[in-house]
Amino acid sequence: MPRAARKPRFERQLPEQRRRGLIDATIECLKRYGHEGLSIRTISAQAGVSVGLINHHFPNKDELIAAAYRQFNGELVGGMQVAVARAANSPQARMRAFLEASFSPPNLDADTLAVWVVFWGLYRHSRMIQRVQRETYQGYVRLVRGLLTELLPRPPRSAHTSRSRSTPVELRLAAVGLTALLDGLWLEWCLEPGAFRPAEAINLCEAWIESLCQRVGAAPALPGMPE
Amino acid sequence: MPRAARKPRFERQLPEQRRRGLIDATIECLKRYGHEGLSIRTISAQAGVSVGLINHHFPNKDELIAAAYRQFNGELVGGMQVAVARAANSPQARMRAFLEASFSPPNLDADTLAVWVVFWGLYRHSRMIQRVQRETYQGYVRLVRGLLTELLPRPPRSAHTSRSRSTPVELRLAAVGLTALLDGLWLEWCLEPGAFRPAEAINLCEAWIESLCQRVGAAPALPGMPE
DNA sequence: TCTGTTGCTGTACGATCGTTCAACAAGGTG
DNA sequence: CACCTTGTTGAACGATCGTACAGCAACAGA
Repeated sequence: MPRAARKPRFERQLPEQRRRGLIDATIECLKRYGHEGLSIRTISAQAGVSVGLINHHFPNKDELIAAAYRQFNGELVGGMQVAVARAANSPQARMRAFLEASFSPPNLDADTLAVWVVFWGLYRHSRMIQRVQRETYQGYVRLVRGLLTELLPRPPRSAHTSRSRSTPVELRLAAVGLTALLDGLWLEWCLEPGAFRPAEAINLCEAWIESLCQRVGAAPALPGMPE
Repeated sequence: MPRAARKPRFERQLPEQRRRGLIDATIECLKRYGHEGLSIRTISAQAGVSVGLINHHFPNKDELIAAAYRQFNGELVGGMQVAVARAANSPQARMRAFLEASFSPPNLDADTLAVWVVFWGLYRHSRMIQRVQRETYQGYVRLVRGLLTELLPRPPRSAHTSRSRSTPVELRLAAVGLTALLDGLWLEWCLEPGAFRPAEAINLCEAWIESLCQRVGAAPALPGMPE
């Protein structure tokens, strides 16, 4: 028998590479089949390996899912940070870059949003997902908060006693509102992609931010309390 | 043997009542166990019936889930409509009632949002869920759009050529943005209930609406806002 | 009290789930 | 070349899944 024709039945890989491949397959299955794609056999078939290999690299299925969620979140947040870092060095340009990155691929992608929703569905009943969420989401929150901090003007110096201490509180609300608007637009676009165009979403967010600037600048109070 | 002590092993119910009970049990299981609660045995145990009964009243599991989604959406949308109808007869008061209903139970409830997220996760890969979504969500969209229509002032008469036709477009975007803000705040509050208070969410939404009013025509502002 | 309808039970079945593990083999090392 | 380490396979296990169905029994009407 010709020994040159023999081909290895499989290829050994370094654990790090194989883990990465399994995580990628997990996310791909999630995109294709939703929550039902999260089975060992579906994932291993997608990765082109046998069923037993997953438990060789991950203690159990939940850990694989958590690792997938970590990578998924990390790459998206990382992409946003890169987009912002590449922007021109002005607060407006940086915010604009952030919004444009938010509403263009890979962020504004039906697959991406579908994956995200499945993870959200797991959130409440999985300690592991909660932990990953806490670890990765704070990078995103810091990014948004930083963009808003440099964008919103300082309150007038005349208000320097109790008013000045109210600003960080209002900044918190501003960040809450902006991320809510972003998340909500993502969701809406996912459920009905024809309802609006990405550019319109950007305009909505910029209108929100502009009204914030007007409030902070003109009167040093955000919609917290009517005085 | 004492015939008076004999107790029926089960109680027959009208199909309509039994179906309702099974649907309620389905939603309760979703609240308690998330996506994993959607099993025939879990639901039938919650409803206090045998495993076979579900397939007696529903052709299959997916139809039961779709029915549960229909009732779940219908009750929430109906509650909102009632809250708006009960409000004082001014656009501002009606919108205020809508927002207050949005950010108080049973809408702003961690269980409610958790159930919603699971349904969202099923959306992409279930024709039935998509159909129910289309049927029930349009009532909600009509409600929001109606509230905005009566709230936003007509554009100034001076602009009567191409400007006048741009108004419905802006109304569409206004509704998109408002529902996005609502959905996003729901989601954020669900993921981290301590991040903000419901009253703050209402204020954020009212700030959004007010800035819309200013854009469309510099006219009536909501009460409680610095001009 | 008897009878018919039918809501309801509960076992059974095949499919699929996550996980285990003994055996295999790829590829570096001597 | 033989050897060893270990990444990898794939059968097997018990549990659980959705569904089917034959029979039981509740309850109304005669």
